[in-house]
Amino acid sequence: MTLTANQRRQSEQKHHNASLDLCPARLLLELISGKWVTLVLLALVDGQQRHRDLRKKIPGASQKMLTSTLRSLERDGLISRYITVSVPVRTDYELTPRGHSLLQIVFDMKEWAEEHMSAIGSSRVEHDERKPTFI
Amino acid sequence: MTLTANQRRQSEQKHHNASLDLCPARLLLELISGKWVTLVLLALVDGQQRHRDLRKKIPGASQKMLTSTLRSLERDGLISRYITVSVPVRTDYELTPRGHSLLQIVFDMKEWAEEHMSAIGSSRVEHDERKPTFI
DNA sequence: CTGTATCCTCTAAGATACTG
DNA sequence: CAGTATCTTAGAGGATACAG
Repeated sequence: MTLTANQRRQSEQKHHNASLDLCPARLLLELISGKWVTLVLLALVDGQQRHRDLRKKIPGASQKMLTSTLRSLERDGLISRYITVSVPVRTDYELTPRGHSLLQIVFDMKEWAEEHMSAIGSSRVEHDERKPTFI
Repeated sequence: MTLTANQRRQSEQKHHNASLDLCPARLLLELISGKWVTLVLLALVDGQQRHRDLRKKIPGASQKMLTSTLRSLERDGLISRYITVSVPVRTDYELTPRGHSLLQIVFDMKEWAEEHMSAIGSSRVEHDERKPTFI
């Protein structure tokens, strides 16, 4: 039995999606687009920070999100975690060299964003006004 | 009645999240991290493309996702859409100057990714092996 | 050929409560 | 202080069918 055009297209899609999942740039996007990732990296730019200091510097993040972001950055070798076993416990986080180099990309994005995002905002408004939603 | 520490923290969180939503860099991340955004921009780097050509160049994207990605890029003024009213209809898409300038950021990310993502991959494997999942 | 309308699934992010 | 364990929810992404 032969495949229909639709079946062929879908098997093709899956094949290409599989290779897409291995694309380094795609992986970077997934890594960096976590809601708190860039803020954590930025908070560490001036050196070691304790967990509670990060909470203060990034007030929007819940404790759970902060911890899970830190875990995944540590897993990726972008930050290091130092635990001091005392009562109460103390943990410090620090950027690795790799983390620092990623930060450069973040700054480039920040710069582009600050230069262009307001125009994009206007563009959105204008676009939405041309096709208003009638109620 | 006074607020509990928890209530205070939450209202603070909301306040900071609100300002976070206006941060240009955050907006850029949200814009660019759509699954097909960079691929569409890249596909247009050599000039105008018809809808069906984009489908061929980006086989992983379903028709719906391709169209909705194109719409949001158009809304942001990153691409232009030209419609030729004939039977059948023909539409061409093209990068705007702003789209081109964003592409430069994409290339920077691509370069960093190709340089570092494989090391990050190893880092992940190593990290996961230190804390294996017992079944 | 190009585009829209539904319906469905999966997961990132958040709320809450608990522990060493 | 630092971290973990559940439960819930909103929305991105996808499958499918249809239309100008």
